[in-house]
Amino acid sequence: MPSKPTRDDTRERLIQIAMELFAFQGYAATGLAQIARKAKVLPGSLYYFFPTKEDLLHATLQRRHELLQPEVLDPAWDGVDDPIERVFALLAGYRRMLTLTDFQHGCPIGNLVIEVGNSHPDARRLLVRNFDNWLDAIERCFRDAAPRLPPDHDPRRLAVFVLVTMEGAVMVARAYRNFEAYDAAIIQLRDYLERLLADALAHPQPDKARNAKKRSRRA
Amino acid sequence: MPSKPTRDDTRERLIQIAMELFAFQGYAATGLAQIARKAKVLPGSLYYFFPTKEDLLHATLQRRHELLQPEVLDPAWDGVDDPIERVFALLAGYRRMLTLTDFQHGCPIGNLVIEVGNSHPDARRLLVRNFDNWLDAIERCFRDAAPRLPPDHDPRRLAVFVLVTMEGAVMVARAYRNFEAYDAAIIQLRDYLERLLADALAHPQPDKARNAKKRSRRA
DNA sequence: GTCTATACAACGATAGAC
DNA sequence: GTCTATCGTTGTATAGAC
Repeated sequence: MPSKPTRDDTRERLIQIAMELFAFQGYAATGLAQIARKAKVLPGSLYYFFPTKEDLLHATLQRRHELLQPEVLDPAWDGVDDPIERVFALLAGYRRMLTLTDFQHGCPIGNLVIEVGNSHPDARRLLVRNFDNWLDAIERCFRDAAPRLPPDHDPRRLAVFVLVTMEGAVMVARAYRNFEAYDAAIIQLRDYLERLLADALAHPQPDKARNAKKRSRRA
Repeated sequence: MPSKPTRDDTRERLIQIAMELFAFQGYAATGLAQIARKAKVLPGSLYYFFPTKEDLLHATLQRRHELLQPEVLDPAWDGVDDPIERVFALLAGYRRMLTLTDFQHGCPIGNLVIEVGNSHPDARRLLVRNFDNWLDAIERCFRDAAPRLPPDHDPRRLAVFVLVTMEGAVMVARAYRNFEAYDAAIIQLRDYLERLLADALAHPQPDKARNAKKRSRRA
């Protein structure tokens, strides 16, 4: 009967608001007073949960990490089973985000890498963890599609290429405030992957996976 | 005999220092007092040349635009004539910049797109002009290499893809503070372009450019 | 846990003497 | 063109009552 304060608590609200404002305005440009006001918390109370602004930053990055699967990957991949199509479904998700925010939100992780990566070492490590998490998911896609790809293509390296393309495409799209660059990049990336798929189809590998025992096959 | 104040003047020093600090620390995190101190100018004098901080930002972006050719393209392309290799020579230039600054400088344009793109419309337009200038140079490379590429590949779209790859690769490299992601992205980009070159070589186009008059060739 | 009140520094910007 | 002095605001962070 005591306590049990509904859990939808002040702390949660602060993290939520901070995530939005850091993504929208940047870290330095967002004041703690503004966060407190929007969260309907008075500035003094903010320091009860987060002694420093950096503590709050860390909390938002931890939260971003937890939310990747349920709020980014799951919605993007709903109804999409093909692993290669999942890659492009995720890229379409970021395009949709740009539309919904009129190019005002970028990738929250990439934004902060640039803004605080130099000056906040702990935050940088958390940002890396977020990238790793993202890369793991895309690497799995390419691993699942491995039989359809040329054998010398490392799934991790392909995943990195997709991350790089996404981050670059989001940035350039925001600069121009239109989708020309974003769509151009995705067209080229798709063209590349389709060429890899076609190449693997034209030169099928002697699937060493199935009968790995009889590996002595010379001439 | 009067005036002629050596031209290596205060204003130049301010722009130079501001360019460095905006690139290194970001726009919001750089104070005018800090700029003045480093340039050995007193804060009051700064406002003689640049009434507002934003005016100084605009001046640095204008300067970046002017410096692309002499300070970025020319050094990267020294001794490199092949247009495709020029693309990779430029990407190697950004890699070198990351090495020299221990991953602390990114692309000055990309950084500012993210930091001030939303809130400073005039600066955003200048940033776009910088991107356009960069894209023009790379587009020319692909245009020069057009006979060696498949005919359905727009040079501008390829240039955009290179810009996107560069910006994303620089960002991700800075997050990890190593070159794994950067090199992975460049390997994939090179693989893609080599596949395009090989494809064009395998399927030579019936060069319609040379004899454009006899275009009625059915069955 | 939440509130009021406030300390203290740094910010962008200005006025005016020289 | 350069300097001194300073305004008003906002920033992060604290102290302490409730």
